[in-house]
Amino acid sequence: MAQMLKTPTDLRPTPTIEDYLAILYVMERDGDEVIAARLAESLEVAPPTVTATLKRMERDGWIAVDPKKGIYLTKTGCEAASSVIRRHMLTEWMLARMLKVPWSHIHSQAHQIEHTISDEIETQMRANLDDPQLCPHGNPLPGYEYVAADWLPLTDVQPDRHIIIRRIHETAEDNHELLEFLETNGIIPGAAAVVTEVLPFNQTITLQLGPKQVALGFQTARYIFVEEAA
Amino acid sequence: MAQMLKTPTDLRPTPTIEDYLAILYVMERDGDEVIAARLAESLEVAPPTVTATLKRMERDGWIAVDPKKGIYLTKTGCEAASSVIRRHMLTEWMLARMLKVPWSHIHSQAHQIEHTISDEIETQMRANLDDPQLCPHGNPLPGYEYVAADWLPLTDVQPDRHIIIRRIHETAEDNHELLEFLETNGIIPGAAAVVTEVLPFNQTITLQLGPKQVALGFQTARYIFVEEAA
DNA sequence: TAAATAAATAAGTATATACTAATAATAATA
DNA sequence: TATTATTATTAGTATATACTTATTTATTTA
Repeated sequence: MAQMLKTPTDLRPTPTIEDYLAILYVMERDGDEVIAARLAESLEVAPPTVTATLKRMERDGWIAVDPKKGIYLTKTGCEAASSVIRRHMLTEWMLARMLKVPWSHIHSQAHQIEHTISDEIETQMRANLDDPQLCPHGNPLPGYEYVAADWLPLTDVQPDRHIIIRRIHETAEDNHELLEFLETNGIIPGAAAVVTEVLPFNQTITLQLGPKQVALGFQTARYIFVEEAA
Repeated sequence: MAQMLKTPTDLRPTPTIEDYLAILYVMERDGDEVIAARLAESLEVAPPTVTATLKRMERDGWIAVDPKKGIYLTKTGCEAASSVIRRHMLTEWMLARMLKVPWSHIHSQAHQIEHTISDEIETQMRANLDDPQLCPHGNPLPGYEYVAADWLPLTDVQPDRHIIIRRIHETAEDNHELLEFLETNGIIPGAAAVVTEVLPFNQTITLQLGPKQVALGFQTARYIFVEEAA
């Protein structure tokens, strides 16, 4: 019965539109301005494609355009975005826990599957995966943003601090090589580390993880959120 | 490395073509003649859509047309069909076992998901689901047809015989109401029953399953395959 | 402010997938 | 055989999604 109140699978936006919605949701959540050229890069399509697709999205009520605020999600658009992001993250957990797919692979795999997960399957995933509040990369499910609110980007941490890796931001998840590098070096949520060196002139931050010493570029560090250990 | 020899996900046919391929595979396997009007019914599209799609499939080398044999799968087409059917069946097991989705729902859910399962996920499914030879409805995975070869359609069983339900044919799987009826009455692979009554003039076969008595129409019984108990 | 850079859009094209309405080709049956 | 029913196809249309090339509109920055 509760099922009936949810978005029926057949009223869902197309996979393409769901992809746009998810990116817009994250941009809005992070307070980033929506620039079509950025969308084109993220989605790996040509800029005119983005123009055309955004026009359809406006026509269909997923987004609205304000002279001041620019592009923003409507209520319907926000709900649809939350839905697909939730399905994505639950699928990631399913792949990781039930099918033992390596951490660095689950994001790209889930990106395909997410669009075909019905409300019924979503419900079953949630029930069988302990109703998670964070995805395997530490990003919050929609509605649980507060869980991640206090974590700091690694670029804000001082040398010698003891930290726990908490989150690899969505933006970094599309970089498969980077994910493999992070996984190989144990830089995944839950890992403990010490910031051993910060070299602004070199744009690097070095971490000590157990016996390993790993240098991260600032650009990478910006997308890694941590908690300072007590 | 073995992965490299498999069909890369990005060379796969579209979901639409995969649907056609799967139906054609089953028709060929069962020795049924391929009639476009039947395809249109199965796929719930208009006949001209089928004409156009089959033309594309021929152009792309999935099928070939012989004046005598009619439409048949090429080697490539047969492999692509096997692949999607395998992914479908593995997905069904995943939904049933890992996500505890009811038996009567798994087929339609898997039908969406199957197209987004990569070779890597397929491999993981197989490993984590004990490399099944049959789907949850008892239909054989491509290459395991021999496992189901000796089972009889229920229409061929004499009264008073003790049987074990082994298989609900693919053709019946698209009938959601029927699946729910069968599940409710325990008519699923592995169930034991006795044929209590066969009424050809009434087109019914009656089964005794434990305390329950269930009458099945001939049309249904044709798609239920059983093994006679010793 | 002018020049340079970046971003957005217009115009035209292509493909897969669907539809309807109308017709043609087969096959089945009275 | 003639009629009916089934099946297949042609023709024309629509939509979502992509592309390229060229142009326009902002922004920056020198």
